[in-house]
Amino acid sequence: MATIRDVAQLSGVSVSTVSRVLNKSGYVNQETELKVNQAIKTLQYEPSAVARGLASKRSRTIALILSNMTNPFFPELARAVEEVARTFGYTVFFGSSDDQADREQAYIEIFRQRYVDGIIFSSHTFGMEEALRMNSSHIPYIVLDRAPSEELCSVVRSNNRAGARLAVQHLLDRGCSKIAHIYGPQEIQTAQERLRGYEDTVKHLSWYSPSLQVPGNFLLDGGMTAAEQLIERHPDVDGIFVGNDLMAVGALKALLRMGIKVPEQVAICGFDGIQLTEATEPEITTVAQPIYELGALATKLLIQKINGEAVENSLYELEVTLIPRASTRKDLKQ
Amino acid sequence: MATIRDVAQLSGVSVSTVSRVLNKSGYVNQETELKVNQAIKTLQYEPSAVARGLASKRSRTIALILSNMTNPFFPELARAVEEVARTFGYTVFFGSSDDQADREQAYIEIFRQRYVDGIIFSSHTFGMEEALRMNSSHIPYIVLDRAPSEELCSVVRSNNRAGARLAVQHLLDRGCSKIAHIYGPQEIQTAQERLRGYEDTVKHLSWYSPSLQVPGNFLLDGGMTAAEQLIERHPDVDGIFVGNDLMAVGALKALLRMGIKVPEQVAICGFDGIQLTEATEPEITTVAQPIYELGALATKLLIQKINGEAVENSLYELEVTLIPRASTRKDLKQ
DNA sequence: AAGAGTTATGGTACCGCTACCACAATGTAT
DNA sequence: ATACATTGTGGTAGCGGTACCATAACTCTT
Repeated sequence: MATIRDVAQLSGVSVSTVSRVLNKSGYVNQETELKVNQAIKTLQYEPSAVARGLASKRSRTIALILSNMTNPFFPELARAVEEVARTFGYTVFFGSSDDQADREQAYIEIFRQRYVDGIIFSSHTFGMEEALRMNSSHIPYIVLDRAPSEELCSVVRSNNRAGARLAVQHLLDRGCSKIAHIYGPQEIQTAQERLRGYEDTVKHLSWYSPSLQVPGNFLLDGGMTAAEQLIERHPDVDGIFVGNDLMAVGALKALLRMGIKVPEQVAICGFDGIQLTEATEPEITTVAQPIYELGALATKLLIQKINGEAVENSLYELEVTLIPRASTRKDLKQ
Repeated sequence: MATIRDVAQLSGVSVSTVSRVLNKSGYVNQETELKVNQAIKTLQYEPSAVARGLASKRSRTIALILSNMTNPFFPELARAVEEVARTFGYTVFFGSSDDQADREQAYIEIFRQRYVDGIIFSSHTFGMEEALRMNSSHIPYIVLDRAPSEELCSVVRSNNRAGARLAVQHLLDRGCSKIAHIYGPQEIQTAQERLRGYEDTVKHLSWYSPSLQVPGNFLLDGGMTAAEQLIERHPDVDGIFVGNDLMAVGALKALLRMGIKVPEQVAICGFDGIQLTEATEPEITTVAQPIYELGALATKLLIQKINGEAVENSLYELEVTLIPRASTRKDLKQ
């Protein structure tokens, strides 16, 4: 492996000059630059990112810490982060915390030792204390989806409450006259917001009753159990807004098993916009989060912070879109 | 941030001694060690992984290059790699090539500049040339799932051919009397192997005809199209072995839309063992790859190579298991 | 008692860059 | 003519570790 000194020697200049060419910083004569680039090519010189990191204190890496990779919208998110990072010359470390605070903490430490320039958190464990600790560590970071506090840090997420309203309104428009909601764990803020959005729209309607709200765990089986429970409790329900897509798929599965026709008897609307909703028969109507955009925005904001461009701590809330599909297509089939 | 010199000063020893304590190498008196550890704690000293990397030429990082994160068994794989790497003290970089050779090449370069200790490839683009180039670069690496050449490098994958035989035999056992196969892109070796496994079992059977083999793209829509094509061509087919789970889900969807009952009229068996097969109604029988084990084994082998423990280049083929589910449950419903 | 091995510690030259300062040769406004 | 930017280049001290060598005290052979 050739070093910067080899390049300097071969091109007959000093290491300073080579460094300037490498970083396009300071003054360099065009001819000199040419000579240097020539030498770089003949020596197949590749600058050592490690040495650079040590000397400059910035590694041009960012880290992505997520709760769990089985989270089905992680791939899209990771893709966005990776792509944006790459175009800005950053490489991505990743770690999963499996929602264990100590694991998350351990990763933060590891990443600090590696001089990562910034961190994106997408993990339920990230709360106030973590935010405070991160703030004192001086490593720029962005929190995705989960929001500890808008004042302490920058948060990127989608407008869950408005999305929930969208979903419920859609079900109403499709003629549903008794709409239930399967909600996610209330420790998770997004689940809370979605529940509120549901309440916003239905609480003043004549048929509304709190017993139309059934808890679920944001997983497939939770959706199934909740749907069964719900049908037992309210056999006349004709629309369900499910708190996330995974549970929506579960609910659909449970309904089909019970011999209930979707959408003819019960319409279903999910939330997230993951691919899975297209895999079922019927396909499931969902409120799609702009997952890629969330990841891309988070990464861009992070890089801005890294570059010292003042990015005030605030909430960046992206809009969601309803994707109507067969699971709510009452108008087609009678 | 405290440095090793600060620790040395506070504990009244030389940096060499601190380094020895840090790395548990060489002789250190117990009392000295205690003093040093004390100083480390009071200073909240964290060794710089970057400086270590520069001085020692090993970064304790490995990289995972994959074709595409939307590949549904990537999460499980990544989880395995991350977990095993973590327990051995390694941190994971990741990059996706989207099956573009130049992107893959670019990543290899980036990772070399970052002194990664080893690379795991799980990308279709990785062929003979890449293997040769990697061999001359002296960076240890493992190829997952795709196999350029068993002699040139270490390959970890599952026994696709045997798995295919398992699937077809299962369909036969369930009473299917005309079994088709939807196969994946033949550039991909695993798709080839699975097709061969199918042929192994059926080619000598009376009903067999090459037109029972229908091409697909390994994606959901490809499975749908292929299933439609197949039913048109052979309306009397009563079993389909689909080359991967994604296409199996697509095939199921298409059959249900055509009003064909699964498994009553047509049984379906997929391949891969991804979660998605549990999301459908009916759930899909599949040949499960030991995805976690594949990732874990690859990582362990890689770390062995990094440590210089002679690992001969060879093929590590893991066994697959059939998971019988409702989509082939002929015996239950008539 | 000399030589060799074990235990314990210190000194320091790197690793391959960047960042800062010094210096010189120009142009150019006063 | 003087002062002062602008352009171009070189020298070198770090960055924070590791790895090798030197040194010394002590124990054990022979």
